[in-house]
Formats: sequence, structure tokens, C-alpha cells
Amino acid sequence: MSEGVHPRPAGQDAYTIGEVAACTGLTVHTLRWYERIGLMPHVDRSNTGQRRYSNRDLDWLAFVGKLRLTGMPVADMVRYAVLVREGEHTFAVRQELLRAHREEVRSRIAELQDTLALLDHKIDSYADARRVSERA
Amino acid sequence: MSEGVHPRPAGQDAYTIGEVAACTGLTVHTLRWYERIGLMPHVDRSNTGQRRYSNRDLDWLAFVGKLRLTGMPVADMVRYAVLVREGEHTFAVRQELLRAHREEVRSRIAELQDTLALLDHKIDSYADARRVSERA
DNA sequence: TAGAGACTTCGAGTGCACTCCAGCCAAGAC
DNA sequence: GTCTTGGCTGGAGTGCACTCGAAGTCTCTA
Repeated sequence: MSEGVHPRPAGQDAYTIGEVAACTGLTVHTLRWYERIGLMPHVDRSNTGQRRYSNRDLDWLAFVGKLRLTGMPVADMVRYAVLVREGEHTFAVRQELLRAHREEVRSRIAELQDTLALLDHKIDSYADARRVSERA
Repeated sequence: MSEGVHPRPAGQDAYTIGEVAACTGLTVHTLRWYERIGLMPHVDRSNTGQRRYSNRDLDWLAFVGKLRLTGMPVADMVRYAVLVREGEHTFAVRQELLRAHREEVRSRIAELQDTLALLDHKIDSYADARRVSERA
């Protein structure tokens, strides 16, 4: 977790699971788990059966990472992934899904900004109290 | 959760747990649990052993609620609560704790705003795609 | 020819933040 | 006086999102 996320290795569009883990910050367990639950579209395999992630796969993971950071439940992300797999006729639904999520993110930001004001106020009042007690 | 949070009932400074649940949006389970884990200072009891929350208790719960909304882990809130109980000589530590949390909230906001931009972009691109396909 | 790292299934464990249950008690309404 | 509502306790259970382990096989790089 304290791992910095490494840059995408200059690529032949065929990263191993270990490389992807290193550059996304996810564990190999999580990557395989994402695939199992349908959050990750089917990943190419080498002729020996090993996963080979493409740049598109990395883009998708980056997007999913953003959604996750903004608190979208995994189940919703899976729903979105399914829609993507179903093709272009789901554009409207997908757009709606993202729109709804955008509203949530917006109100979350507003909420955080509210609290920020409260924190500022509290921190100031501690500063005042300490100044008074030092002077005493 | 879809419950609106009710206003604080005009009070004799002695609310029952049910009233507090109604006006904070927390469940009675959660309120008792907060007390068990030391997140809630000791609450007064009636002569029959029932909890009687004061306005100060409600203020504290409101503050804790804000911290929770901003993602502070319960363990950290408990640490803060302990410091409060220890008295004024912990002002500096408390201030530091809030300061650190403020930084986290700030970077969280930045993160969310980043994603907001991405969402806007995605939503727009769906709108474009749909406009094109409708015209075709 | 090692050793690292990939693969599989699949079930169990973790950490957090609740959430609920069983079994009991007390007060007010009818 | 019993019924309902709401309170009490300690401990167990839930849901999410991972996270890990076992146990065995295969493959790539030095």
C-alpha cells in the first residue's frame, strides 16, 4: 500500500499479471478476483495460458480504480462492465449510470467541504485556547 | 438511511436513546456500540438505568458524524475521544490530529474533483456517440 | 538446472463498521 | 392486569472488498 504505483512499462501490449500488479498497485489476487467476478473483460492468454494484459486492459483498470476511489460499489462497477460488453446499444444506460454517480461524487465533495470548514474552525479554537493558556 | 434526520426535539437535556436515534440517523444499536467502544463519553442514566442523552452528547455525536462522513476510521475517532476525556493538556495533540485529518480531507476532495472531470468527459463522449448514431 | 513467477480451484481468513439476537426488565395505555 | 413499547446486556452475525493459503503444475530467464 505504501508502494508507489509504477509507470506502465514500455510495452508490447502484453503485460504479465505481475507487471500489472506493480503498475496498478493491485495484488495479483485482486486482479484474478476482478476477472472472476466479471469486473474485468476477458484478458488475452499466451499460448501457455498465462494472462497477457493489453494497454486497453490497463486503461480499463485505471478507470475502474477511479470509480473505486470515488466509492462506487463493486457490484455497480460490474453492472457497468456488463453493459460495456453488451455493446453500443447500451450507451444510454451507461451514460445514465455515470451521470448518477457524478451526482453522488458532487454531493460527496460538498459534504467534505462543509466538514473542512468545521475542521478549520475547531483547529483555530484549539490554537486560541493554547495561546491563552501560554500567556497565563 | 432514506430517513430524514429529524430536528433535535425541544429538550430537557435528557433524550432517550430512541429520540437520539431518530434525530441523528444512527440506530440504537450503533449508539450503544459507540459507547461500548469508548467513542461516546459516559452517558447519564435515569434512575431506572436508561440512557439520558444531554445536548452536549448530541453535539458530540454531530461532530463524530462529520468525522465519520469524511472517512476518519473509528479507531482514530476513539483516540480523539480519549484525548478529550483526558482534559486540556491534550489540546496540542488533538489539534495535530485534526490538522492531519484536514489534510486527508483536502486530498480526498482533490481526488474526487479529478474523477469528476473524468466523468464529465466520459458522459460527454457518450452524448456525442449517441448524437452521431441518431443522425445516421 | 535452479529459482522465480506464472497457472488452476476454492475455500478460508481479515478488517471494518456496524447490525442483530436472545432473554430480560420497566413504564404507560387500555 | 396484561399488553405494547421501548429500554437493557453480551455476544454472535453480516456484508463488503479484498487477501491469503494450499497444493500441485508449468514455463521462462540466468
